[in-house]
Amino acid sequence: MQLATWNINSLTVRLPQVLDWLQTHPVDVLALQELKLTDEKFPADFAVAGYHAVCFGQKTYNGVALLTKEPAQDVVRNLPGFEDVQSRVLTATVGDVRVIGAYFPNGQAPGTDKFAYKMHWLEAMREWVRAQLVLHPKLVLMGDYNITFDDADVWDPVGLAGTIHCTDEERTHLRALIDLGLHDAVRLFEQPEKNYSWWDYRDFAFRRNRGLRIDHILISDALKASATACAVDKLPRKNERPSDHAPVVLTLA
DNA sequence: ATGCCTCAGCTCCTGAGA
Repeated sequence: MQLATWNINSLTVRLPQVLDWLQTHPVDVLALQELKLTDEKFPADFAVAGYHAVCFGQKTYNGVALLTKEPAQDVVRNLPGFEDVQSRVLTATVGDVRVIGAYFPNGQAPGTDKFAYKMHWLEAMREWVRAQLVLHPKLVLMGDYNITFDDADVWDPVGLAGTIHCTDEERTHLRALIDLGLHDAVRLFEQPEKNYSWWDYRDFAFRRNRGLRIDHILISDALKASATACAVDKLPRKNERPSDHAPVVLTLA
């Protein structure tokens, strides 16, 4: 079984690239973030490509989807108990795996309202994952986390110290998710040096590999032994009109 | 540099992303 996550920064613009990518990477589950469209505008093309789709869209901002080869079961939108007008989370069962696809808040900058929202959202996500793990030991939490684990995830850890994605507060929340019994799947396997998943559109950041690793796949204890590979696929970032994020792919035996 | 690039929309500028 293969699962992947990809922030595609507008499904309208990136649809052909997603379809192309699925042809060469026929994963069982693809979690998409930042669709930037409403459910009514979600394209039918994925059905033609052999995928079931669950969309939780939003106009202009956010919006997430789960593309699955098998129909997704027991779908939950957003974080129960956490009132939110923003569409950021889809949870569903695919086969015997509980999958959570999420677009974590950006947070803008420490001290802002958006940062405070991010902190509250992270707390709600932690409680949701804690509760889901009790019911579903085989769990995958993947998406655009907008948080780096540590300096190894940052192209300029000195210059970016304490800035958004790199603050102690965000990283404490990320470690709290790990402490629920999850594992950073990418780090279970040997990786290239300076292994990032996002690069700014500006300043030729991708060419210079000035990036951040902020897209993650976390897997539960019960899945750890079956994980055989996990890596960032940088190739789509070389497309003509790329998303600023690259997909991350997990393989389970 | 409150900049750089990209996307959506109250579209030719602004807000947001990260």
